[in-house]
Amino acid sequence: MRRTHRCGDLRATHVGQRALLQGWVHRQRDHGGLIFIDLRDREGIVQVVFNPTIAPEAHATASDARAEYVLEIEGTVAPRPAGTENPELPTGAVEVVADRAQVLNPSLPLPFTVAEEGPVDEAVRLTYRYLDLRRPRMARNLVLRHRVVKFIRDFFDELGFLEVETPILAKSTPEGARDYLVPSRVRPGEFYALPQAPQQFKQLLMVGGVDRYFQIARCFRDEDLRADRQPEFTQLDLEMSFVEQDDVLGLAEDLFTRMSRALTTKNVPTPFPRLTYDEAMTLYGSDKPDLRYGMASVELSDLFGETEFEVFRGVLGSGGVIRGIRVPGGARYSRREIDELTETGKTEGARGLAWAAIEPGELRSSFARFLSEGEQRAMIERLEGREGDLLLLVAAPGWVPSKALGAIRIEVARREGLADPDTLAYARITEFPLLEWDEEGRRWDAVHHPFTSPMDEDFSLLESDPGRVRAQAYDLVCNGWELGGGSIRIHRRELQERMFGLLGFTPERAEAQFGHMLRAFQYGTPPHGGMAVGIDRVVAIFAGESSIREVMAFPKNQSAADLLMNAPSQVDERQLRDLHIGLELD
RNA sequence: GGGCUCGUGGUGUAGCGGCCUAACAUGCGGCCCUGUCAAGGCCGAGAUCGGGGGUUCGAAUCCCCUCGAGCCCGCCA
Repeated sequence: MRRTHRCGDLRATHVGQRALLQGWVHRQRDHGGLIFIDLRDREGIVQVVFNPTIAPEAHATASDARAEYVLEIEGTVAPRPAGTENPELPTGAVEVVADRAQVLNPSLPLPFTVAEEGPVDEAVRLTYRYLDLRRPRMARNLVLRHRVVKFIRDFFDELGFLEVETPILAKSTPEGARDYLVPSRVRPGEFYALPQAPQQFKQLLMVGGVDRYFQIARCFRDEDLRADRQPEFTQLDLEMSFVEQDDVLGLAEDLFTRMSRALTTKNVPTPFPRLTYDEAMTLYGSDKPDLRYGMASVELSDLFGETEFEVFRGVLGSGGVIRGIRVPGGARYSRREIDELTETGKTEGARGLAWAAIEPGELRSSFARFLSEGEQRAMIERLEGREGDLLLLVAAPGWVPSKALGAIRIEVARREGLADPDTLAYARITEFPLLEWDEEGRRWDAVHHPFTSPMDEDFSLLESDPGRVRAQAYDLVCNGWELGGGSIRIHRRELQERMFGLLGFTPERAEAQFGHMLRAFQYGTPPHGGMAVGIDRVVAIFAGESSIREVMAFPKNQSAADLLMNAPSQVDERQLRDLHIGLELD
């Protein structure tokens, strides 16, 4: 190591010391005589001065230097002349007066500026990711990500958890997300699958007596990408023996409270609100509500039992419901803006949107003229409407009013900037349904996964009314993102077989696919449960980023391509032969 | 598979039927300049307006197709 100091570390205390620095040319300012170069390394930036009368050779080298050249310079740390200090820079009290300089490696002109933050097309950033990583945003996010992972490892280590690695070459399970398949030279015609999650392995670790397990685990899913979804991503995976739901949720709350406060300056309301799935869906139309703002929807059906308004009467007559929300200050919305909100509601199945703007002395409304005065008053009172507010109502079957108003709620919050970026609004969502009906496949599907235990009090419904069975499953949400979820698992063979039966597995298929689990449960499997949390999403929320790509060093673009390496790519005929694979492309 | 938005010098934007022989900033090259820190000044190079077809006397601008990017729906046990 030739470096004596890091550029960003130099302070007034170093004045008088000799320094040998290596780093990148952040910026070069050539005054003809004096040349200033801001030399940058990971720790920061320091100004280096080249004086032609002191060191003509070094000055000549500095004169040729361009952005992102890698330089080695040697000189003396000096206080800056009075009046030229730069308070913007941590190193701004000092500068290095260079007497020697050497170009370690020049740089071509850049495809985009490293020294400035400005927006750059993401495809260009990803193609030159190594340059993008030098910019402050990515450099900062990588540091934050490291701290999150470090915090998690320390946290669980202190509690006696063991980090255990599980296989990346695992077994394909046709349920759930599509697998990435891996062929094998030595096993013609057979395939491994990359794990969608270490789910079965961690349960088997509990059977193996590990008791408390965690892992920073890479997971793979061959599904379409989103801002918060990549084909490979990282989970905090954890599992505990002899625990109940509250033990897991309590641990998660403790981890996230402490980690958020240690690594961010954001507000973290505690304790985390706890909503059942049913409550979240009813109030916010979502199982991952953003609780940084209000505007929960309110049940109004009972106010319109006698109404003359045909639309409401029709919906109520066929068993539908009427719900509403209050948009504070929304009375100033134009017809056009309200029409746009109506469109938002339609994406969730609402046929229309009934609206009423509370203006001084009158109700400007799409439907109030069909209501009695009593109905108008009751509606305003129930929604706590005040002058200047806009009341929005949806009448429709089932979840539609909640979901439509939930979508409108998010849209209004976006327009009004209601979501405080400096708050982390965590919540626990519990009592998820165990099963959901798959209309296409004409069968019941596991909402979480087939190893999830039903709630004790719903056992009797398993065969009689499967759709009403609640699971011991839970999610951790934050600011409208699903951060993670988990469940208490089934640990007895009989119940697991019953679950497979409900999911339409023949005993033969259950044996072929999950026989190892069923067998393991016959050898003293402890009760156990756990959860998995998306690390990429946690870091993104902490960093204030809206895409997890911003917190991954080398992410893929929306069409699942790695633009830097150019993956995926075609392979040699020879490789395919070794793997006993023939291609059939259409 | 579908919906929406966007493709203009290296980068970021403007222009949205004729004033475009395409503007601005930054970057790039040259010259000048000894206290700047987004250094400054002067000069210069750099774009067949993603690609193809069409409408029109005339297209960066309007229409169709296509390719690419982003966001969303489906999908994500």
